[in-house]
Amino acid sequence: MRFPREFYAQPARDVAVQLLGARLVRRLGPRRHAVGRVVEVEAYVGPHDLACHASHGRTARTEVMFGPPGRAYVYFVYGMHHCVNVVTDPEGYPAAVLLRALEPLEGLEARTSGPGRLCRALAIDRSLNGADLRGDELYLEPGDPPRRVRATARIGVAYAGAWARRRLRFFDADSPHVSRGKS
DNA sequence: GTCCGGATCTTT
DNA sequence: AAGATCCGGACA
Repeated sequence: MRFPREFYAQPARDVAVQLLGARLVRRLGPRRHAVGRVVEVEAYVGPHDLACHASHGRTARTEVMFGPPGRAYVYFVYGMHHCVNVVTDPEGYPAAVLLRALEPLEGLEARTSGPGRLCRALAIDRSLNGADLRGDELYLEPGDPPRRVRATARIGVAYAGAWARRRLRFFDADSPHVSRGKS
């Protein structure tokens, strides 16, 4: 049972917290799929959030974030890694939730802690940018929510001034699969 | 067009 | 502590 469109239309922070425990399903072939439980996320809450890519305005890269909620925003960083986000908030308002770590559930051999590794393990690249997260290739459905949620500052956004200190990273406090991020 | 640095990960 | 390695955004 996939999350409905309205779920994603909520503010990024709320979607982030509620996504903890959700099942991320990736279809890799006719008979192959991989499933992981979301254990770590970060919210990028809007154009005024200096850590959010959309704070630089509407560009080819950030276009998807301005579109309807519930789609994948996939980008490429450091010349080697992909990161997946879930687009949130009403259409026209750019915000998203970065998926940072999964607990492997089905069909996953490689490690899935850290946004780059997560994408590699699930074969997520920019061909999935803009994909509907209620489609067949990649989707999210409700799962087991964590017993305890912890919030910290987001990883790798030191340049974002006061926004760097906001506690918009959320993770399952009891999961061993959370990335050990340096702030 | 050129330059800079990044929502990372692996190796030293 | 640094290297890999590409691309978006800023400025000219």
